[in-house]
Amino acid sequence: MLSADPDPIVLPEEPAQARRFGKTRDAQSHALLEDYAELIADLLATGGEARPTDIARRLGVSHATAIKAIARLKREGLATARPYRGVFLTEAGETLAARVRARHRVVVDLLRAVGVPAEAAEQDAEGMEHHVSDATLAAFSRFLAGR
Amino acid sequence: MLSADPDPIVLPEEPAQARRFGKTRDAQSHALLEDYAELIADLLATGGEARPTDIARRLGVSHATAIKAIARLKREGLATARPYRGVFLTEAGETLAARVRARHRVVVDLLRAVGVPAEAAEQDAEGMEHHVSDATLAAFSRFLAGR
DNA sequence: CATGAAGTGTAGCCACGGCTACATTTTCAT
DNA sequence: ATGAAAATGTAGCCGTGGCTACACTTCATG
Ligand SMILES: [Mn+2]
Ligand SMILES: [Mn+2]
Ligand SMILES: [Mn+2]
Ligand SMILES: [Mn+2]
Repeated sequence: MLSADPDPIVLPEEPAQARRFGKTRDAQSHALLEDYAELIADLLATGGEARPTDIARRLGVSHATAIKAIARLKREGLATARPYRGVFLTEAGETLAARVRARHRVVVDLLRAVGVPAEAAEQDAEGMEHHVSDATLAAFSRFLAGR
Repeated sequence: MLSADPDPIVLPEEPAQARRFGKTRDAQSHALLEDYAELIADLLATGGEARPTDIARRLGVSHATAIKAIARLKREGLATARPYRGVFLTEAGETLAARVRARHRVVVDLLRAVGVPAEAAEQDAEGMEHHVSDATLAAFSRFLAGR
């Protein structure tokens, strides 16, 4: 009888593996900014304003944490904010937010399409999205289009 | 004629959204340990030993960085290591590594199955895997089984 | 079996992203 | 108009995960 030998462990080539881990760290380093940009855009679109306290509440962090992240957004040229006057996105910030929002939706849709329950899809997409490359996003879109 | 109104932005309920972001942060906080555990297990399985320098080279970080992460693995009861003698996994570490390796494989397979090119699948899986919940993993397995 | 190379460990630096505590400003109701 | 509540900002703490520089072991090779 045939028995499938289970899990033949094959290590990737060292440089390839190092490159992958490095790119993963790189992607992760942008994750927070992406989520802030997406959320700020959503708040501006639905309520006309994005206030630090609202941002903080929706992210589940203290307002002090949110304000420091907003400072980083400003430093990176993604947002503008004057004291006590709310947060706005620059052109670059808007562009990023639009891209991030579109990707977020595709990831959720893909998960749903392969049978992931709704809440799990929403939950897991929030973390997975930041590691979805353009190539993968394109494949997701093709898959969703051709069902 | 019918024109699809594009992107009606609907914000999630505030508590739900905060819960999701919180869980995402939680998942992220385990990502590094998972990758170390998986890699150490692979090195032990293929070469019989897992030395800090090899681990560092494969992760693309300095050996000092690897050694500090190994210290954290020890602190969390996942690994053991005596000075100059290499790294080993505890029972808990082995268990984690096995789970992580299995999940990694399923994620890559799922990506391939929906049309993601090989290298993009390998690359993106490295980051996405840490945000794949049990429910999503089960859905992935079902999808792969029933093609 | 000595010695130099490789590996390992330690110290100290930095940025990020959490937090609490407190100060200040704005907003809102009376 | 004013005083309290809410929002905002600032300061300072911590753990993580990067790094370089330097010290110390171990190991391999001549
Ligand atoms: Mn996200
Ligand atoms: Mn998102
Ligand atoms: Mn990984
Ligand atoms: Mn992995």
